[in-house]
Amino acid sequence: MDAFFASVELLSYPELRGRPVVVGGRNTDAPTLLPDGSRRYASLGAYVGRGVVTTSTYEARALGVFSGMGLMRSAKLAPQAVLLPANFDAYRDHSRRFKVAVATIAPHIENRGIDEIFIDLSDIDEDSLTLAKRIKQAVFDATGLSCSIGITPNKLLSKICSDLDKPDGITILGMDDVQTRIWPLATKKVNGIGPKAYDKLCGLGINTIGELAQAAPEFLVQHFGTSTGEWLHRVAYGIDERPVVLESEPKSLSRESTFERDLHARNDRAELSEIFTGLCLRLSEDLKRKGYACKTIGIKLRYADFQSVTRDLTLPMPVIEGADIRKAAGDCLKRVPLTKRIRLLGVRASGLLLLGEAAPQNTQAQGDLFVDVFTGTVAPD
DNA sequence: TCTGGGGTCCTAGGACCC
DNA sequence: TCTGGGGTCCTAGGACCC
Repeated sequence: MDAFFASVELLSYPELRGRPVVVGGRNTDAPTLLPDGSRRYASLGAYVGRGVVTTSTYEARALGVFSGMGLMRSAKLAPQAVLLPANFDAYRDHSRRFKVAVATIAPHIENRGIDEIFIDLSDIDEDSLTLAKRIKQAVFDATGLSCSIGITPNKLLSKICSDLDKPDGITILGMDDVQTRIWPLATKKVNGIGPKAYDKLCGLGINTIGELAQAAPEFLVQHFGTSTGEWLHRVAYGIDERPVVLESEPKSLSRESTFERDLHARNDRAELSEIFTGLCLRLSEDLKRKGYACKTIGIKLRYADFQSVTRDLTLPMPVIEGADIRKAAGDCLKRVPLTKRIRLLGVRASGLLLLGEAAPQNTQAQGDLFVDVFTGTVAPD
């Protein structure tokens, strides 16, 4: 989807079309309706506090304002931009609607988050351009939103291509086109080559995917290890055998919060404790709503200097209640240095068990009974 | 005035088991 | 009584993605 969150907002505020608009902020004011029927919007230039850009319109991107950028910094670049608060219920609703619309045409869909999907079109015997146009029309009819599509032999290339003609684009490409269309691109266009790997590649004199293709596989293995080195070589040639995965279970659920100001374990103990308990309770609600218990509870701290630490604890029995999560998370917290000021606290549940399948929580009791009854030594098998 | 919140995957060492 | 070779699970950190 193109500039998804911002585009959903523009459905509600069409008069903002063509203007730089940014979604984000921790306590951004929603637009207010004035007596004359017009609206007053928060301005990015007036923003004070922590927070990052969640999504920006293409007009804001033209001013240098991109997702993940600090709002205070983006306010300097585009003070005239309109700032809107995030409205996740609306985004989830439009996400569901665009996915349903695509499924009516091509049901083999892999979810890639709220605004992105892979679609396996192998079984659809239709010209790719016609098919892409049909999917885009269905998405627009269902949501009023535009998307960009890449149709290629695999997920690696489709991900790259969906980005080449944004917004509202269609890019169709075959393996024969890799040399001319993909090789000129920077290596960071590859999904999986992030800032660190990109910098390292540049340091080795490899800037484009074509240059990556020319590098000897042994050279890449030498600098990135066997697994990553061989992967880099393959992706440079557009090779990707991963299937489209239709369904998957979550591996973890988490809640975290960055504070308005950095807090100290001693001086702000009460406030921290309240936030900590709140995170545990919300995590418990998430588990219950989605129908999971968890075996492992973890915490995350980010200090004022942005260094992060994590601790986790695997419990003898699965838990789901807020009080149990709070107890385990508290035990984790005891193992963390608390001298520096803290800017973020998080709680995570992993080792998830679908509640229907989870061994009833008396597993341990059954084990004890077993020992009581069979008091002799149990021989190893 | 830096840097959100929700995730996945990978690596690597150590405990522990057979 | 100087100690191999598998395997799994747990923990911590980090890269990366949307």
